[in-house]
Amino acid sequence: MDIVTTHARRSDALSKERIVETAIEILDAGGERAMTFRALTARLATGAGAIYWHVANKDELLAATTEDVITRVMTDVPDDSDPEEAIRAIALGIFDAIDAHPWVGAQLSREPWHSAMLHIFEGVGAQLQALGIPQRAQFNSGSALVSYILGVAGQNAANARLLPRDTDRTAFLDAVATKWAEHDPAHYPFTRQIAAQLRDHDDREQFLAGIDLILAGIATLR
Amino acid sequence: MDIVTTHARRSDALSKERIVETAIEILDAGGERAMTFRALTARLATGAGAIYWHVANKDELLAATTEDVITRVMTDVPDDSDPEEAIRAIALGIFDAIDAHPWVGAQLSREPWHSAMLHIFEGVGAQLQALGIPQRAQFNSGSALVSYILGVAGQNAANARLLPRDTDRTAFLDAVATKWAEHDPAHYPFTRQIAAQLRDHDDREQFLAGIDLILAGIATLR
DNA sequence: ACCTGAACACCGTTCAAGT
DNA sequence: ACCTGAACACCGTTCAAGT
Repeated sequence: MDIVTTHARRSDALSKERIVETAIEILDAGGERAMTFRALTARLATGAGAIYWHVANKDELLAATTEDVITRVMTDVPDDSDPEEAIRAIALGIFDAIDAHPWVGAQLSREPWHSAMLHIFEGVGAQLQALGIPQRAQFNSGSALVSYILGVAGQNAANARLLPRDTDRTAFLDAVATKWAEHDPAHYPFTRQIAAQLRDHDDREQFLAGIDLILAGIATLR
Repeated sequence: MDIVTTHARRSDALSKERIVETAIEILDAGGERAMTFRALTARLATGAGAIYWHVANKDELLAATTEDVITRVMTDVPDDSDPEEAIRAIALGIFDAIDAHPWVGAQLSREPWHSAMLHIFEGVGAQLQALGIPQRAQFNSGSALVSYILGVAGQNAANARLLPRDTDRTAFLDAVATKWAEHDPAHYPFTRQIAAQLRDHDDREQFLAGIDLILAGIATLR
């Protein structure tokens, strides 16, 4: 289509892109519960049918928003010559994206073999090849890394959902730690003991520690 | 309350237990979408208010169903004298439970630091202590194992949701593999190459391989 | 104390009708 | 081709009223 010869289009013309963009704004501002078709139509000043013209249904729309965020992460991840370092960078990129958009975490762990996950899988896999992991072990290794990342993603999303809008993090961890410590010591000795460490642990660091554990395990296969 | 002196109660008297039990039946039979309060009231021959008398809301009910399934898993897991073997047994127990009740996978990865997850965390943690992992490393190690388990759980649930009721597994994997192979080879070399292995891989084996990778990483810390 | 069920305030999705 | 918006068939949750 020739931009020069076409009439100037309404700057707010509807498109899947613009719908996805708006959906992301709503999700960021109000979370998953706020992202309804009514909120979308209000914000886009249109009818429900207009959105369905560009998007099959809500699931597809949510998948597209997730894909959008993850694509950006995978594009922005700095290229590192050290494959292990590159895997850490991918993982941290996703972690930070979910920190900024908690709903992505929930969406990632709801989606199956699709789009967004494949992006991650592909990024990790390339580094596994560079690491010299034997062919037969690459599938299991990549799958383990991705599953772990998705697991943490889901947890982070769940925590964000639980948190009353911008709670103080220290206060939150304190509350959780107190709850953990309340459990019957006879049945929960480990949890009780760990409760103390919960208060001043760093989610991001712990996430990376997990990645490193898996990488150490993978190194074993070489 | 004295059972002898009280009048015989209706055998179908309502209780949280019975509500949870019925909810599980509905979830098993029809999946998460089928588990509505209307389905529950119909099955229990009661009104919505009666259920709310025993349960705060749907989230609490779903958490209770998950807790119920996981508690059973953790109770049934055979005690093994080898801590690594015990961790494998816990992980496989959860895997099989989610295979039987796919909705548990979705629920687990939606819930935060709560109940069901703590059960798993505690079970794994005890074995980490038995393994002789230093105190400071136990938290990260346990958290990595649990995150990985939850990640796989979520994926399995997502796959089950995708699957048209009792699809042939081979046909399903074939379809996924074909889709993977369709991706642009320039952008998805790894995925394309792995597509072949997808067809005859075993989810359960792959899950266990991931656990072993993490265990191998943890062994490094000793 | 426990249960009933109509009513409320929402949803996602469809579809005849418009331009 | 693309958009409008009323209508449909659902939801979870509440609450006055019953026993």
